[in-house]
Amino acid sequence: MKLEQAAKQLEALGNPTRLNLYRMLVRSGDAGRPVGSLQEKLGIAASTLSHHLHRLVLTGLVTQERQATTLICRANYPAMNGLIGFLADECCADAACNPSEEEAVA
Amino acid sequence: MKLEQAAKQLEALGNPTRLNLYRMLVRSGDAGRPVGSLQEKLGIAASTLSHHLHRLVLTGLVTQERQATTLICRANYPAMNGLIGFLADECCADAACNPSEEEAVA
DNA sequence: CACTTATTTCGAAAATAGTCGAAATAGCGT
DNA sequence: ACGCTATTTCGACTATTTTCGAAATAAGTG
Repeated sequence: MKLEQAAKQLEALGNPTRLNLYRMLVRSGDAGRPVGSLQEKLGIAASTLSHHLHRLVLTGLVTQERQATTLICRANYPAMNGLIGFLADECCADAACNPSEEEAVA
Repeated sequence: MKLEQAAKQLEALGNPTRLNLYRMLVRSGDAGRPVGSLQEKLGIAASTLSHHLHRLVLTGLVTQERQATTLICRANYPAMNGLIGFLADECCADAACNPSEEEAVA
């Protein structure tokens, strides 16, 4: 994953409302959750929610599927796995760091 | 980890400059890197770098230690592990989702 | 103490983000 | 086509972020 894209995804999750939103979607599993349900639960303006959802969709962390008039939202697990992979990989969270690759940073 | 804190850390990493900065620190390992060295490598104003570093320090992702006039910066691995843990845990990136806990979201 | 190097704080400008309500659009069901 | 519910787009406003240069501080060294 490119650093730029990882930054975009991290930024998308780096807002309490969106992180909470994303978590709700994750916990909804494959069934997903309609926008209206999310809005009711979060208690924010529909337009605000739509805006946040759009940002999550843009970064690929969330997908949407129409079912009649309602829009079902789902967490995109592979995207999150990719992001966690980037963090664990590039930022070697698992202790085993390799300083010899330092020059590759520039 | 609290959602609020996770969001703060994600936001801190959700900026290309800071993510790159953090990555450089990670790759510098336990030796860390002086602020000046980071500045030279990144090619941004010292004040700008200081600002970004401050944000990373505030969220606990980076630690600093004075050595005479130079300040050594280091990635705080446990913090990153905690964050990855939150993502993998709360956002169950490893496929095994548990929708039955859905009500805990509210 | 004066001087030098390293880093931060201050002040300010431009850009981006977060929020809302009102109006517009999408997709049925009749 | 009309009406109904669900969602988005628009327009606006405030708050925050990002960035810089100049000045201030920190911590040595002669």
